[in-house]
Amino acid sequence: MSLRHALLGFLAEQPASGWDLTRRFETTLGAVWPASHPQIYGELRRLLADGLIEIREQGPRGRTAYSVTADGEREVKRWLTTGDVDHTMRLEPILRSVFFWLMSPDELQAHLAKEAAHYEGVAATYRQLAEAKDRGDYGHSRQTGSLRIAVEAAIRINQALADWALWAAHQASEQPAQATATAKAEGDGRRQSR
Amino acid sequence: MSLRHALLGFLAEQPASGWDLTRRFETTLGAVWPASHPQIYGELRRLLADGLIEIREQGPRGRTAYSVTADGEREVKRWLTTGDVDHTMRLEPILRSVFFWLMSPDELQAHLAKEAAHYEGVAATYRQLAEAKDRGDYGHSRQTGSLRIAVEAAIRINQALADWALWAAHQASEQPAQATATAKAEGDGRRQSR
DNA sequence: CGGCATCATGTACGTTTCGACATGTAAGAA
DNA sequence: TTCTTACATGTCGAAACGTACATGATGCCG
Repeated sequence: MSLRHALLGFLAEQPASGWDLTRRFETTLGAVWPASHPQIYGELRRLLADGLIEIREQGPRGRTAYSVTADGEREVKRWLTTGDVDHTMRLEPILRSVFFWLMSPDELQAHLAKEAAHYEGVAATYRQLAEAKDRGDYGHSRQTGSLRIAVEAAIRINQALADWALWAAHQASEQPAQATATAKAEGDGRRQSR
Repeated sequence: MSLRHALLGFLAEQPASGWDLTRRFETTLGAVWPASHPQIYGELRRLLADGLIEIREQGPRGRTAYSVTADGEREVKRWLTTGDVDHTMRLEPILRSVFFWLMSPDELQAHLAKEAAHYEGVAATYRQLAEAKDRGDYGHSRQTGSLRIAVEAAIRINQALADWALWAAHQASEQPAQATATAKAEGDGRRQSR
């Protein structure tokens, strides 16, 4: 039920239409919780039926902006404070790494280089956003402060994965993928995290 | 279709039953790609029908162990090398952080402390596993090497999130947030001296 | 030998999520 | 005026996923 509460949270900040919310998920939020527009419109209908949001304003092309009701705001807060946190992670790139032994050394190195570049790029993008926020480009409201914290998480996770990909490439190059499991010299698995 | 390929990858390593695979996901793999047993058994049936795996051995209580066929192995490798990497992330704890401004300072600090402890604990668990692997407790096969890389990712991500939670707690304590969303139209308390 | 934990596989149902398809409006450019 | 782009909302169906329910076999401990 995370999407439901995410929508309530956004609407608690300011009124918005399904379109607005879709954009919001596409841009900043897609990084941590993707949502497509059919899902959003569907959930808005349900929230409206449950009385957690209400129609605030009708615009030009059938645009319908919603805002949270008192019940709605109570519900988000309940979720934030009482609700169980879902720590589930589903990261395909890491799942793949379990099967790296099925790839040739060349393929693996190429793959890891691409992965590192990808994560580095994403991290850089969020880093820029963070800098803009820190300069005050988006004001200093509490909402902006929270968003800044979320952006920091995105930076750190993507940077961690970029570093990991580089570490893995190094690791794989040191341990030449030879089929037979003859004991290799022990100097290889140096640890190094924070 | 990640589960499908994950199963193929495991079976490429050694024959296993639905039960074995379920355990494997529960223990090491659940951290990066959860899978419940109904899903696994269903997928195994489909893989068998598609000729990507075959029955290798029938055991005691209806136990059925499978192994990959030549087609199956070709398919995993195709996936690993040609298939697009899915970088989707869906992290509820970070989604929540966008709405931290709806929580009272006390609630937020309590929440972040719990989060930090959680991630620190998970990271510690995987760190132990990594150390055991580095000591050679699981041999030095290529499969183990790949698993070691996956474990490293788990360590780094969880550590990154633990550090992030602590950073966020510090950040939030410096920028004291007022409990309820009462005041709205104002220039907001400016950024603090640090 | 009786009870219990573990092994082992499945069905049924409901929810979440995505991709494809469908439709129409308004604004601005050419 | 026409064309294009952005705005705006929806339906439909399939796939993926999780929870609860259901069943039975085997090994071991006391």
